[in-house]
Amino acid sequence: MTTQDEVDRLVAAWRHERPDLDVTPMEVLSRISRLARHLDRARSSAFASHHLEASEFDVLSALRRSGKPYQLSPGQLLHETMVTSGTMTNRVDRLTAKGLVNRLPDPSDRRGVQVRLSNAGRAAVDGALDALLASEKQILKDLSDGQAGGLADALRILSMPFDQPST
Amino acid sequence: MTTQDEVDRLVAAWRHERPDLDVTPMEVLSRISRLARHLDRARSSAFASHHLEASEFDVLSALRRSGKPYQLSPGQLLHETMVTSGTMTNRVDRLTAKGLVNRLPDPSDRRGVQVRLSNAGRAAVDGALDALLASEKQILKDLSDGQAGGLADALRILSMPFDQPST
DNA sequence: GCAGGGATTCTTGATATCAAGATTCTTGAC
DNA sequence: GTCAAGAATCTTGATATCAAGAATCCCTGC
Repeated sequence: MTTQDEVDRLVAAWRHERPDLDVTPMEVLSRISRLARHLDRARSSAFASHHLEASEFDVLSALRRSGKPYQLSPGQLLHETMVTSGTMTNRVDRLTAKGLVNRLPDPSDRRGVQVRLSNAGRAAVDGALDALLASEKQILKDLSDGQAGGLADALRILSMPFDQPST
Repeated sequence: MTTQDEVDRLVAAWRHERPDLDVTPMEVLSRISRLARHLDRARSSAFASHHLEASEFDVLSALRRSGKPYQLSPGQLLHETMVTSGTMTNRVDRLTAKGLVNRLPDPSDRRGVQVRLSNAGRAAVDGALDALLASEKQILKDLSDGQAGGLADALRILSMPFDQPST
């Protein structure tokens, strides 16, 4: 028989205590929240051997996947990583101290700054990405390709209203 | 046609920059992580009118669904909420100051403490739960019952190894 | 030209969290 | 009985994050 996870127990407890309520939304949303915490930890340990924090990887990977010259403004970075500007200033400071990024003046806008990946930063993020993907593949091992595809589709439907606030 | 979300853009960027890698795991796992951040914000705003932080609700709801006498040890609470003991001490302090919980000595173990929901705490958590479920139902509105069920099942498969570390 | 609104980044102060260690108590072996 | 080992909770110190505001600069309309 199929075993229970924590959310099954949690939902059963609510049904017992509050039988008047429909708690089925938790079957999906509480699992997403709990799973995200587990994934955070898995990411942290995947990066540990590369001497990177998960939050640092988020910045480096945004730069890496933007393509040459691996350079974005702090404003673009905080949109990608969903943090506030104070947090991004702090992160860029740390990454600069580690020599993984450089802060360059924006030639066309003197307020602006460009954050650019250094060669060391690129090497670090490429190595960490391999470790991350290996870890992620392992986490998804119990899902068939079809199941994973269906899962991605359903999650996309949930994400859309948040990512496209105009509609 | 179907529109893209942020993860579609992120995955497309990686495929362009690192065509040698299989980044399909991100289709699922990055969506879970990003969605969890959005859900956190939605929860916070659902609780705002009830003068509760999301972290406070987590503690109160664990007590509430445990049933009468609405009482758990800090150790049980930190297992439910996935935080460290220092964090839980802090949260219980705050909730005690608000009069929503009480700290009672454990009669059978003099090291131990029992955290009990007050009447005010019970009223607060019941009200906040209504608001939360209304918000969650809204977030899931674009999913059919069948889709939501399939989503919950797939997420359960992913959660199981984390929730049952013995296997 | 130039004033004012808007954009961009950084700073500041407060706070929630974590990791590690201290404290207090229970339990089991002898 | 007593002592060592372990359990449960709390404390401490460091840090990452956020919200709000400051500082600097662009740009449009006049």
